[in-house]
Amino acid sequence: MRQPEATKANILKQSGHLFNTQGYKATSLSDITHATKLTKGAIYRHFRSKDQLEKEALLYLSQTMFASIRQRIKAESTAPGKLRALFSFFETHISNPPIKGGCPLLNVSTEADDAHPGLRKQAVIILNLLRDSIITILDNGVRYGQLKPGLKKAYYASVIIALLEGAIMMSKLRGNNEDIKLAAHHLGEMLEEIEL
Amino acid sequence: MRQPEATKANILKQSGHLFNTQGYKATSLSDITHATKLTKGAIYRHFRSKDQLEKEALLYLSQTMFASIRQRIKAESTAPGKLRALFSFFETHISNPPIKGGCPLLNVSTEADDAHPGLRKQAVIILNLLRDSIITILDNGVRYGQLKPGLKKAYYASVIIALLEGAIMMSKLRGNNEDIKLAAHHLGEMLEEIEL
DNA sequence: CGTATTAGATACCGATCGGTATCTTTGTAT
DNA sequence: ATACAAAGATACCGATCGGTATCTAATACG
Repeated sequence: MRQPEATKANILKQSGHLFNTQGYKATSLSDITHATKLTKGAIYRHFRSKDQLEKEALLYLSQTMFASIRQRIKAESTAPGKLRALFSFFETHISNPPIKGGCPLLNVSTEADDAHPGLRKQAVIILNLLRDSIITILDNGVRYGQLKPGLKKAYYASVIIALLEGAIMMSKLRGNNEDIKLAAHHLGEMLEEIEL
Repeated sequence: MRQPEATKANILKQSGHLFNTQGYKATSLSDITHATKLTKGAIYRHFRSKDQLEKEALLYLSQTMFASIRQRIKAESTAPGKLRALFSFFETHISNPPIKGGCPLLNVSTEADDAHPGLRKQAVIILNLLRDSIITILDNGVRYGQLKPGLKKAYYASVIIALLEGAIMMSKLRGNNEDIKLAAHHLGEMLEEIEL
């Protein structure tokens, strides 16, 4: 009962969780072999190097994250509703994350410096994707008369992401939901100011 | 011309910069010997283990950071002035950081998980220190009639830190000052709402 | 001066790192 | 049934990891 595609998917899932909790460089191949109950030979059949595995695992993490966000957002029909769903997603994110270790964007951002150009490049792509989807929501909100016309979309998108990510960092560090709740509350008030 | 104290200080400085840019676990002892132009024997004379060096280096980084912040804040006499100085400090922080690699709190926070309890504990201490100093500023602002009485200090402190740290993450990742500028602008507007 | 102390250098340790060559096993097509 | 291709296991590689025992050299003190 060999299923190479399922094996590869499992390697991505397990190593993704390890990378997201322990860090990319700090996670060794033997960590991954233990988690997947495979051997090095099996892993190197599916990925040409650890660097490549890191990249693909980050892609898996971000896609899982986005899928989870999209699911929550699609349930809402208006822009303010979608934004509130996004805030509440991050609010419950700490105690109930779709992937262990929390936001992969936040986790990879500090590690992906000049020494890890590939990872950094991909982290920027993820950030821009998140940014663009928020801008799209804002844009539609303006278009359908739910949000004030002429609002600075890039500005609000940047503030929303920064506040959520920073609050996740604080809440994770302090081990409670307090900071992320306060952040979500602040964003809720901010949203009211631009709502029609 | 042997100066063991200066040597130890230099080890902390050099290794601190390496930890802050490359990560703690990702920085090896040989990285540190190259940077300090010392040998392993010399380093292990001053620090009993790499873990201990990591802790002391993080302490050095946070102290350097706080000293730099305090210097900017002390120049202002009112609470709003001090807060604006804090915002502008973080705004110039990206292109002109007091220590390479940016905010040590942000950098250590993602790495300091359950596998690194000592580092995490210290990161929490740093976060609380920053939080407390902002709360003190807010408190004095209320006391001296510069800020609205009865404002939720813990709330504003949390939002300020989260937004700044999140924006630093974004700006560092994207390689420009845009996000941190927008964050500082938002905090400026927020400040106006609670100013008297 | 001589001597004790200590900063720092040298040389080594076992363990683990990422990676690879090779072998065995499994599924599939003929 | 048999041959072939691919999945995965085994065993190894040199390099590097954190750490230590030991040696040398510089300073402080008598």
